[in-house]
Amino acid sequence: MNDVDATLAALAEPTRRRLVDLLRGGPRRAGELAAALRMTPPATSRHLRVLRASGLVDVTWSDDDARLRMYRLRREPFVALQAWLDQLDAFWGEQLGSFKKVAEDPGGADGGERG
Amino acid sequence: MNDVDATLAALAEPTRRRLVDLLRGGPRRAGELAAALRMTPPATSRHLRVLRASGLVDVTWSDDDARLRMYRLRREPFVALQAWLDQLDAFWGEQLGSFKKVAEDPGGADGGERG
DNA sequence: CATATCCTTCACCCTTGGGTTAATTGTTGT
DNA sequence: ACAACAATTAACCCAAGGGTGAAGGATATG
Repeated sequence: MNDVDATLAALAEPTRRRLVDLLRGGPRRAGELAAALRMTPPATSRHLRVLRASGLVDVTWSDDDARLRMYRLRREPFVALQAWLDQLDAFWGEQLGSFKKVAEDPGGADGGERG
Repeated sequence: MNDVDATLAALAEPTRRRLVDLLRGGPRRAGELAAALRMTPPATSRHLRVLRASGLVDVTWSDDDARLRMYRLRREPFVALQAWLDQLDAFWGEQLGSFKKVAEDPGGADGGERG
């Protein structure tokens, strides 16, 4: 359907989510990422390929050394994911009441009825 | 592996995401969900099991007929996922400028360029 | 009690996908 | 040109996971 599916599929892998968290520190080289993950370059490259295919990261070549590839986060898919979550928030707004940000009021969760 | 990992893993499957979208219409019976998905009951049940294990849905028994199981969305994991996305927003806020909640200001939604 | 209904669990098959090592491409430096 | 380096791609192995049909548990109905 939309790219939210691809985003979620890409983020499903713990390793890829770790890559995203690493890239929160700024653009990083592929080798740096592999070292940080304690993972072999091929395995890392495969994950980065998935992240790139789903639009989560972007890659450029270093001006200094064209062998090095700099990966960095793209913002668009995360915004799309937020939009999807906002729709769910709207659903709960209808179901439960008038408040919208429930994170600030954790007491309103539903309880088990028959367990 | 925190709950965000479990949430993303559960939502990675397109079928399960479709289930979540179906449940946005309100609580539904397992049989209804299977019919809506055009999927066999066992397959649907497995997906619902995953969604339940990751805390995305909750299940209760119908008062009228205890054979029927009513599934409905839980809010907590989605809030946690939003929190994780908010952290990423903070990252872009540092990278790009002073704004923090970009989702609320769609005018500047796409700041990235393909390169 | 016997039967039908609703849903889940089980046993099985098969595809998907991650991880490794080895080979390949492209780039830098001597 | 040659060697060293960075990263990707290829070939292979293996575990994880979804789909199906059959069986099981629980509840309603007669």
